Amino acid sequence: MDPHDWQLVRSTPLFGAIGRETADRLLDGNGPRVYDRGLLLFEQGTPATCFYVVLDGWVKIYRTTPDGQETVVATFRRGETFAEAAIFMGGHYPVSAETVTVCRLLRINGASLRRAIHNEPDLALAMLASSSHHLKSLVEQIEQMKRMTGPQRLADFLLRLCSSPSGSCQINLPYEKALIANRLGMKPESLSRALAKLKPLGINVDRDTVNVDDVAKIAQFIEDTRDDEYI
Amino acid sequence: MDPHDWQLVRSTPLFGAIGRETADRLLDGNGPRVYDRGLLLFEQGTPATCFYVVLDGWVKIYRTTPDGQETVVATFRRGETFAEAAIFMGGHYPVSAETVTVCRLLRINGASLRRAIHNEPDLALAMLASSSHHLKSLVEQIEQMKRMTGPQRLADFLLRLCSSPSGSCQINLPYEKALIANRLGMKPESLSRALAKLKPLGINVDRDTVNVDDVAKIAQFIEDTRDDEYI
DNA sequence: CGCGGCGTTGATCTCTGTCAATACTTGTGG
DNA sequence: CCACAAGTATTGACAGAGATCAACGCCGCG
Repeated sequence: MDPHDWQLVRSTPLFGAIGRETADRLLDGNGPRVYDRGLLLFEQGTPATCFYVVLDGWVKIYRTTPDGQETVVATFRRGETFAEAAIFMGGHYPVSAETVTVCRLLRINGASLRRAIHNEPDLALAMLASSSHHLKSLVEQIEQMKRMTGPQRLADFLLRLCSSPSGSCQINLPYEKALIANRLGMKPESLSRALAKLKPLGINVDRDTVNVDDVAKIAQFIEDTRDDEYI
Repeated sequence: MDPHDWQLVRSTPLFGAIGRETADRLLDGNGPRVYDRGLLLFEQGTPATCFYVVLDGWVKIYRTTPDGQETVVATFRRGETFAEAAIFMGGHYPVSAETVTVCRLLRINGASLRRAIHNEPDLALAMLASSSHHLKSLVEQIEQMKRMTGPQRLADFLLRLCSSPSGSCQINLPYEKALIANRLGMKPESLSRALAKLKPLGINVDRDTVNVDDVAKIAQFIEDTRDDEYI
């Protein structure tokens, strides 16, 4: 593995605490691989054998209902791991995963992970930290879905893409708007309208480029539109 | 610990795989304790020291915003464990927990859990299974929030309270309707109306008692109201 | 008895989904 | 190079779901 990649891998909660040799044992000789866009990595209900580290690109995690509709549960980007919890759930992926851009991923075998845990209890703690991390972000998403309006969720989504916490910035939407909409629990049409509503706040969109005049203003908007109780 | 309690504890994903002596070591001499209703077990942002097993009663897990509003993320009942993931997240509870009925709970120390994991790798796997289990139910809740209407979510909620998968049955609402509404991501008024909408399906409510004429009919309703694509 | 908490009901409004029409982009093949 | 088709994004009109605000009923409790 490239030293540059290794540095990225080390930044994840899972690999942050373990040594290089353990990591190499986990990888089991499998280096990073490039995946095409729109590729199905694994499917809901199939045996959970591997989990992944994103080195580049974006991956979506989603559930499909019997009638074919899909609900995006999460998207992962450079420096994040996903599906590591599925390995321990009882054999089957509870979600599907698909690349939404061209990706470079590390694939890690679940069996060798289990083996490594037996030898190295610290790895188990790292795993637990990692899956707790995912748990927390799901909890946050639930809170968001329940308490924020569409435009607010969108503002929050954009905020997380901004590099600095204040000032102006230009960001690229990571993937299609339809996917962003699904991710945020709305329809593409609503996303368009939500974007229009954010325009007065100094957020201008052209294709997949977003110009934000003042990042702090977005954060402000998210707070302001809450129905304050003024206790 | 009472043998009856022990049997219940063993039914949880966490304790299912470990032996009695390990469990006793975890409990560290602390037996079940009775908690009053409306008691704050731990608060969002405070150091995460313990996790719990519900022996009787109901506990809610919620997040509060700076302005004091709370969003219920999950409720736990007899035979479930909660907050075990928080132990590994970096020291602080990401949510608050409060009893919503009189409860009997087991409290387990996070430090002794960490210690036990070092001695017994299988315990780590059990922990991972347990937290994966929670992860899955959060994913399911997100899917629910995004794709189901209020009445559907309510029907699903009631369905999970029914003991048998078909026939008629009588259930008791586990806690206040306002809390159920929050849990399902709606306002109390909407819950009332959702209940009214379920009446034609043979669901009658009197105070906190619900009579269901045909459980299968509810399951049917959840499926039917989906916007099928008829592929 | 009156009060307060909880739940229901009604009227109204806002938001979002739906359906349909219309750009705009991209890729393809003549 | 252009025409065309397919995919993607926006916009408008409309309907439905749910929030909000307000009023009222119910019940338990001092």
